[in-house]
Amino acid sequence: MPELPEVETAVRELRPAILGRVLRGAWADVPRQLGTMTSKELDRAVKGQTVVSINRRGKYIVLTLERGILLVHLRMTGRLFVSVTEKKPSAHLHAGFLLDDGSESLYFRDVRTLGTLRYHKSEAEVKELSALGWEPLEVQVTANELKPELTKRAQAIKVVLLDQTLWAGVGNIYASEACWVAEVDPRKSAKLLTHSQCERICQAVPEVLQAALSRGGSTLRDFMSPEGNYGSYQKEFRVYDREGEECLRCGGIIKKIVQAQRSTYFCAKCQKKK
DNA sequence: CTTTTTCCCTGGACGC
DNA sequence: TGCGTCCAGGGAAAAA
Repeated sequence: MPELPEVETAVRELRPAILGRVLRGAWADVPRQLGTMTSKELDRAVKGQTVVSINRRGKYIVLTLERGILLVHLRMTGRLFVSVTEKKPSAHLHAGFLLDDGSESLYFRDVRTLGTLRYHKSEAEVKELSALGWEPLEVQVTANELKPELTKRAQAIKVVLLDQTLWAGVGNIYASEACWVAEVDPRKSAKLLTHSQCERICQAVPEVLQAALSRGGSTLRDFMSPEGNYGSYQKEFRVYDREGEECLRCGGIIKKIVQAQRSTYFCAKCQKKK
C-alpha cells in the first residue's frame, strides 16, 4: 500500500529520529529481502557508519551512509520505525539496525515480506533508482512533455500511470484517483489522450499526491507511519474502494474493473471529458 | 525489442 | 467452527 505519500510521510518522520546516528550493526532474517547479500555481510557493511541523510525517490527510501547507501522498499506491508531494542524480535520484524549505544534500533517490520532492503557502495551503481521517472512533487510536467511519452504507449492510461519510469511514486490508489480528478477514462489508450486530457493529467497527478501527503497518506488495511500514525486520506477517496457508491461529481455509480491484474475504480458517466 | 503474465507472501473476508 | 478460496498490490523475472 505505501505509495509516494505514505513513503514521504515515513521519511519525514524518520529523518529527525535517525539522522546523525551511528549504525552499530544489522541483522535480517529473510535472505530474499537482501538480494545477494547475507545478513552477516550487511552487518559488516553498515557497522560504524553514520546516517548522513534520508530521502525518498519514487517509492524508495534512500538512507545515505558515509560509505554507501541503504535502499529500502516497503512494498505492501513494510514499515520502518525506531524503538527500544528487543531482546527477542517480535512477530514480523525481519531486520534491525542497532543505533548508537545499542539501546535503540531501527526496525523493519514486514508481514508479507515482500519489501526489500539493499545495501550499495554508491548511489551511482543503483539501476533501480536511475530507471525512475519524474518526481511528481518536484517537477511540474507540461502536456507538451507528457504527450510524446504517452504516444509511445498503447496501454490504458491508468496502467501507464503505474509505470515508475514515467512518474515515480504513483501507485494503484492514486492512479485511479488522478484519472477521476482529470476526468479521463482510465481504460483509454495512453496514446489517444488529447492535449487537454494530458494537461489535466499533469495537474491531477501532483494534486492528488500532495493532498494525500497532507493527510499523512492513506490507511486502508495496515499502513502505519514510523511514529505509529494512520493516514486519513482514505476518507477523501473519490473513487478508490467506493464500488457501487455515488460519484461525488455526477451521481453516477462507481465501477470496479481489473486492469493489469489490479483494481481500477472509476465513474463511467463523467470520466470522459475530451 | 515491448508487452503480458507469473510469482513472491500473509492475513483478513467470505462462502459453504 | 472450520476449512478452502480469493484478494490486497509493487515490482522483478519469466514468458509471450
